[in-house]
Amino acid sequence: MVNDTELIDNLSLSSMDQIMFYLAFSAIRTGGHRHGTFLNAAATAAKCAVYSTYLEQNQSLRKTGFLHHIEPKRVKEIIEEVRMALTEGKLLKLMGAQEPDYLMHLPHYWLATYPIATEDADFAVQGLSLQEKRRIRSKLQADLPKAKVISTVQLMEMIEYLHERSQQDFPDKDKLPLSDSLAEHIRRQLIHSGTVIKIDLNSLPLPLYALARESYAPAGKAARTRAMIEDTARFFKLMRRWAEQQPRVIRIVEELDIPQHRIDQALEHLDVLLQNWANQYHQEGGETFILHLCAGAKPDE
Amino acid sequence: MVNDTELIDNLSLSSMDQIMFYLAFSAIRTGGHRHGTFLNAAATAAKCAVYSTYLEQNQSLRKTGFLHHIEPKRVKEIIEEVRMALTEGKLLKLMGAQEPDYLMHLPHYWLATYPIATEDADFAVQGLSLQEKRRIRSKLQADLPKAKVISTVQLMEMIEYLHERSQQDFPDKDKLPLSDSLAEHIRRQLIHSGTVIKIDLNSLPLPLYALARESYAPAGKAARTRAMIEDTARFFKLMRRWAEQQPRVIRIVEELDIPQHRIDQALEHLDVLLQNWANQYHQEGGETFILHLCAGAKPDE
DNA sequence: GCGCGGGCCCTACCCCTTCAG
DNA sequence: CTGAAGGGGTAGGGCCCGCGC
Repeated sequence: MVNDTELIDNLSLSSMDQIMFYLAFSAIRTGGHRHGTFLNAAATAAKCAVYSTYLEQNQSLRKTGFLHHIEPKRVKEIIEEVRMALTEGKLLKLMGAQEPDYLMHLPHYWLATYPIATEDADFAVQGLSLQEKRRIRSKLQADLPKAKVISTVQLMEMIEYLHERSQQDFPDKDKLPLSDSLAEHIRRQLIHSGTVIKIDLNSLPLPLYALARESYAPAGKAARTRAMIEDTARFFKLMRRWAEQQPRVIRIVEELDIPQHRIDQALEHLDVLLQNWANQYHQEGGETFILHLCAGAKPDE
Repeated sequence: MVNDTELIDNLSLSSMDQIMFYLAFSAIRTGGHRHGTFLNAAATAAKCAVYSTYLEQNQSLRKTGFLHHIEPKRVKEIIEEVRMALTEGKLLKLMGAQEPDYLMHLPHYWLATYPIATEDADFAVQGLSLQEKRRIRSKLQADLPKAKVISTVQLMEMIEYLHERSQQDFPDKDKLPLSDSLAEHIRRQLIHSGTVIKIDLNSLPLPLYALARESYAPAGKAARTRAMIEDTARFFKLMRRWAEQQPRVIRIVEELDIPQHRIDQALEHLDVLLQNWANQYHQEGGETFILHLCAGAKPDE
């Protein structure tokens, strides 16, 4: 088992399950969402599907329950929860973005709270000897963001603040409290993602921390991951309209064998073709169309 | 709130949540999967993401637990479950297809068990008067599949059989027993989907049933829904490779305004362009490429 | 039909201690 | 010290079945 795709392929999943898997891997592994957050988001989506059926069934709790195999009692709670979200702006448990807020916002908050003003004021920690400072600086790359090295306590305070902030819109009963285990999870995820560097010094009881990047994910990777999710969401949405036979939605699938030496040429040509097509028909003020295309070697299924 | 899309739009979801919603609506509302089945499938996908991290973290339960905010104890159970699926072929709880087996297979099973041999032998139920038969026939369309009208008991027996069959590959402890409420759910879903017609007669204590279609979903709709899910899964998979910067994967997004009177022309032209492109580079024996495209009026977001 | 009562069990959460390397 | 393995707990929710209206 070398990578994610192999695991997914080995299980010979249906297309529906595949989409679910790609989504889970993107959210949990790439994005750093908590396991529980993903499950909650799935439950919320299902709740809204139930709500939609409820409206369709003349607001009959029982009929809705039968259709989806849920107890009317439970349907009632679900309907109430979704209704509150739609009419009173109460929040549903969703993922909200590629990454959780508390991970995403840390670099900016760190830079704002502990900026390096002058060259040699690069530590927010008191009582370090000159030798210790030198050893730490030698461990760190030169091109790190201009944020001070901080203590474990300072890092934990920031995590605490950012977590509270991400929970502030929820009523008290729905707030996820920042337990020790949750704080520890956030700290580890920050280190694992490469956002934060942990510095161990034998002479100190607790490690120190340095900020490694100005954003949670590496800049290029984050952009591509975001594009992947956004494109897929819009593609899915367009395909739903196509499946409903709505007019003026076009779906094209082409499968072809391309000789090795012509592959690059073919793909470049494709790009040019579509640009020309867009230029040819584009005219300010017309109806705005969006086109999504992805092509590559066919995954063996 | 007129349709599903409006509900989804009203909640101003992130792209990730949108994908989850489209998936939930397709599985639960369109496909007829049980609410619990969808939640299980989501949990299974998350478990596999956890398993993948576990391998990456040198099989450390603890580190995996920290990264995803799960107890090591629970990680251990998850790892064991996925490992059993990969090495011993034990089944994971997945959706498995667009529709649940017990819904999908009913028309074929009905036709095989209660076929109409001769014109007037169209009832599998004893003791109906000629007048009753005439009234029932007048309620039914002429072009129904050649399957007999059956009793409630006979329908329930078929549901029981098909459900057992769909569960046979699970060990006894994992089998979902056919409870009264589950059987009732299946019966309702069959009627709601238009697969089965319920016939009420005042003179009879229990309703009778007729088969309405030769497949669970209307033929055309089923094909388009399947294509939607399959295309989206492959699009997602290709985009994942694009996001990882794998070579020879191309992603194109075009946004343009098309004047009303040129829209049909533009879309037809697009189709021709891509066919010509495929013909131009196709050569038997080359590397097999797949291209997915969808275009339509831009959804206002 | 409908609403309300009971129940079981899994699992996401929290925390603790003990023992081995 | 860290990691594995065991213990404790609460709350929510997916399931089942009743009864009375």
